[in-house]
Amino acid sequence: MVVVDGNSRSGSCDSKELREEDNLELRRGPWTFEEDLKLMNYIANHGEGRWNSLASCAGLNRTGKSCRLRWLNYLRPDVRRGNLTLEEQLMILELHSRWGNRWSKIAQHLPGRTDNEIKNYWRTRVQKHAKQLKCDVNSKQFKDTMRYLWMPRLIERIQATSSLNATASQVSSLPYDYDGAQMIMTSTTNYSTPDNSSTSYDSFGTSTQVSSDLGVGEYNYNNIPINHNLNPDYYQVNQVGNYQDFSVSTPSGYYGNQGLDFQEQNNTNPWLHSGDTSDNLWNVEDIWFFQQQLNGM
DNA sequence: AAATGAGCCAACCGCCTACTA
DNA sequence: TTAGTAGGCGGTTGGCTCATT
Repeated sequence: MVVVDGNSRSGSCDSKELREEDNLELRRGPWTFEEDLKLMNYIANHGEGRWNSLASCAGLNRTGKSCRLRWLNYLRPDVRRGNLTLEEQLMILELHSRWGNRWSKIAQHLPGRTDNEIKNYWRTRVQKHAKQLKCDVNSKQFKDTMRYLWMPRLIERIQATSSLNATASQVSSLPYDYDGAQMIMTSTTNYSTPDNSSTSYDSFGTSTQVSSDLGVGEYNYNNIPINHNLNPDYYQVNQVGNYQDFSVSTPSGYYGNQGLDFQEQNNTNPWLHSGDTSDNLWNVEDIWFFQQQLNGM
């Protein structure tokens, strides 16, 4: 496959350069740090749009589509990463019940979240539970269970979490209250430590050791000079304000997985203390409810 | 310690729509 | 008006990580 830039409206980019680029094999697969840099720098100087010509002019041997996707889903400054908060999970359930798999439309209502991320969440978390129940995620009983059981429960938990504001001082001593930028630690972006491993923290303050090479073996952020224009940390810090503007005033970022995604809870989770093990989405009450739904068919 | 399987997510694919000449 | 192209969107897949055996 060869780059064919049929866009004759490419404007500012030198046409000879375009033709030379056309003869190169297109790169595919994971993006390298150098590619990210090129894309970010180009967009910083010229803005978004006209992705095919942008790819050529920026010296990226990628399709315009690939550049667009990388920018929108990863490099864009306002992209939020990390666990979805309770509010976000609730909103996804609500909006999906209304619009179905209209991921981009749903994403518009979740600032900083991408359609890809929401789609992945739905497929990995929500559909998993439908599968466990051996029912279709689009079936009436599953939807009813979501609507009349899970969503009210999520709302309860959001309200309960709000009350935890009172215990902010307690929370602030946890490891993810980092550098004055708390939401930063809801990110799963990995930053290397000198021993070439890295530590990330999930929404509950539990740490996980991960490889520093981002899994692609081509570059890692350990090599990045301290430059806030390039470091994803910078973006996360700047997102704090936006996020809080959007969300209800809860520290939910700290307990982001209590709704449908209970798998990484530890005993900082008040729901464990209240007798809700939550380790599995399905407790006796849920199964009973689900049975009622089935019987009502 | 090695093998295996499951979960997760970044990236690609293909279709559709909007736009431009 | 129409053909060609770019961009947007949803579905799918490949590969990495981690947990389990």
